[in-house]
Amino acid sequence: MGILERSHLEIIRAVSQHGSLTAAAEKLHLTQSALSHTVRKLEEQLGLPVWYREGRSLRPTQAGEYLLSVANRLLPQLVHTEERLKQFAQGERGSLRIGMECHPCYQWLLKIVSPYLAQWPDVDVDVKQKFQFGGIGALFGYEIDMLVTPDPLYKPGLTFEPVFDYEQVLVVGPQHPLRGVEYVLPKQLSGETLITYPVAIERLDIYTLFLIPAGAAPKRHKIIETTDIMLQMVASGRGVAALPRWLVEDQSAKFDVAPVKLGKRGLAKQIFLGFREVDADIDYLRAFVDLADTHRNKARLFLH
Amino acid sequence: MGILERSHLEIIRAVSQHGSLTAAAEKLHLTQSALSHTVRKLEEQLGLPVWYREGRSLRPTQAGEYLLSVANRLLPQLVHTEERLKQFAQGERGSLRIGMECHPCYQWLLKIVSPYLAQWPDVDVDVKQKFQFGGIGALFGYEIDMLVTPDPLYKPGLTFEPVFDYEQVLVVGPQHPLRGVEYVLPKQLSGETLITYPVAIERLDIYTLFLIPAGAAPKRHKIIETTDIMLQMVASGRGVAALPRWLVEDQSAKFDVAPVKLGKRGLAKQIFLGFREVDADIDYLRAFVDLADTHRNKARLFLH
DNA sequence: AACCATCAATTATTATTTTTCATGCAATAG
DNA sequence: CTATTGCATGAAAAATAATAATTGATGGTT
Repeated sequence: MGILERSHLEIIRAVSQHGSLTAAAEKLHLTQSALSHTVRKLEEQLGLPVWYREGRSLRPTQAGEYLLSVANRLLPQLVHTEERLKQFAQGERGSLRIGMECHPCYQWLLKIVSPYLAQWPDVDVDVKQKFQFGGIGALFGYEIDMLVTPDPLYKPGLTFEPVFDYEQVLVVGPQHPLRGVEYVLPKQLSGETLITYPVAIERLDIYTLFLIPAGAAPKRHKIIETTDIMLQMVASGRGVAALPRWLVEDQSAKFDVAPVKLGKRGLAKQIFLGFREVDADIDYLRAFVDLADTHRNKARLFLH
Repeated sequence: MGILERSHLEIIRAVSQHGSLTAAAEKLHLTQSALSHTVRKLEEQLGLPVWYREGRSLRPTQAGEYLLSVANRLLPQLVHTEERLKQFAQGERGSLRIGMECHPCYQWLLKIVSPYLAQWPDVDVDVKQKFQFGGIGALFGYEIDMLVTPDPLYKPGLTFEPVFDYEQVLVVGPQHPLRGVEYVLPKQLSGETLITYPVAIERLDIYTLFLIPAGAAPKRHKIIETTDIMLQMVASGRGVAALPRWLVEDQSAKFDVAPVKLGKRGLAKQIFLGFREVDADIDYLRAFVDLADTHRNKARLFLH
């Protein structure tokens, strides 16, 4: 019936990765001849070439590029299926692939993961950050099993549960004129350098919920990858940043920075844990959500 | 290396579909013996049973259920890949699988599809309605290539473009007391029977944007599948419905129904066309969006 | 209780597919 | 010009998969 076998996808991927049939053959533990045969047969059956033969090298045709994208999408899913079944057979529970869509949540996640690993010794936790389609796409595409995000999305097939409430605050350095004020208004940032993580402006709450509604903007916008460096920059007076209050207070021993409320009533935010509904009855997955929820309630006791 | 082959997924699916190895073998053009062999080998390699043998029948184990879900997800993608390549080889362009998330849009879609088919004779158009995960999940999962929906979703990996503006109105029959009034207020529906398509209340604009904000509700709620029957019911005084104005006006020759504005300012809605960003440069896909956009502008001329 | 039909598992055999080996040929580098 | 590298090919060998023919087990029917 079907033409495309797993091995074909495997070959297409290996050739693209190693550039030649010979090299790909080595990786696949086959001879070059065997590959050449299968490739010819595949192209014959498909009725079109997958590679242009240019001299002694191969360049993918349009069909080849397409097949490569299919291979890169499907093969990892097969591998993951096998891994999950292997773990199942060995009495282990499985693996939990967590995707992060929110930079500062990383610190929070660590606090959940360590008790979780203790409770579920047979579950591997794997934290990922880069996805082909962004967060929910990764969920739908089975690249991850759980998503940590500030933007929930109530759509059929996915469930989101709030697991963490926090206040987003402005972080300022020791000499900063705003240090110690009760709160800051959008226009007071128009002379400032704002430091953020490298994500689109639509995903930065300080823009969407604070500056843009008031028609304000900072003087400059600097991009920093990591929280530590960001705090260092702020501490040395190079700019201001927007981070969760708990994170700022956590780090205030290490860096000389202080939180300032954003607006008169502060900027309330929530973090959500999203997962596929079909997975809702996987016990070790459910347990992660529950554990996060427990922490949420604990945190609440401190709040008021 | 890998254990799971396409054929295994094919077998798992066929057995689940036909209930027995023998029946599955027939469908797969194999003998029962051949299947029994492969099945035993697969279970051996995985290290766990895929089916419980209960007397002479097979019942999937937990692992079997899981494999079945993987099969149902991956096999259609392989089939579609092959189809696309086949069409490619024959000089055809490909196929456009359109998912509909909005019942009354069907009529609109027909108006776009016929000129499209004329412009792109080598493209097959396939309209689907049922998805494993709902609309965007189907996009992410490559079940469809294009989604017609009233709820756009600006997420990395997906693009949504508005293609159709319309006004949602209440539809009433010939003897109805509301017929001819300038507009209707939410509370005026509290004695009515409301007829809707069979979708969740959260997806019905008349609830989310009209009744619920005002704390109102209809006396009864009836569910009808098709637009024609719905209009027939309304025309015979069995209830009222909420539909796009253009659709009501289109059908007013066929059914004795009239539109009534919802609220003082009317209920403005938009329909969006969503697709994967990675597909943005597929010409025949782009062309569909452009064509829909042309119709939008044409429609606008009539509006004011 | 005997009989029949259905189904999965075995076993031995046959058929098919895949891989290898031994080459040839073309392109490239030195 | 020669050595090298890489892909293609045909025939033989090896590995894999499918089949046919049975067996044993399980229900349902009379």
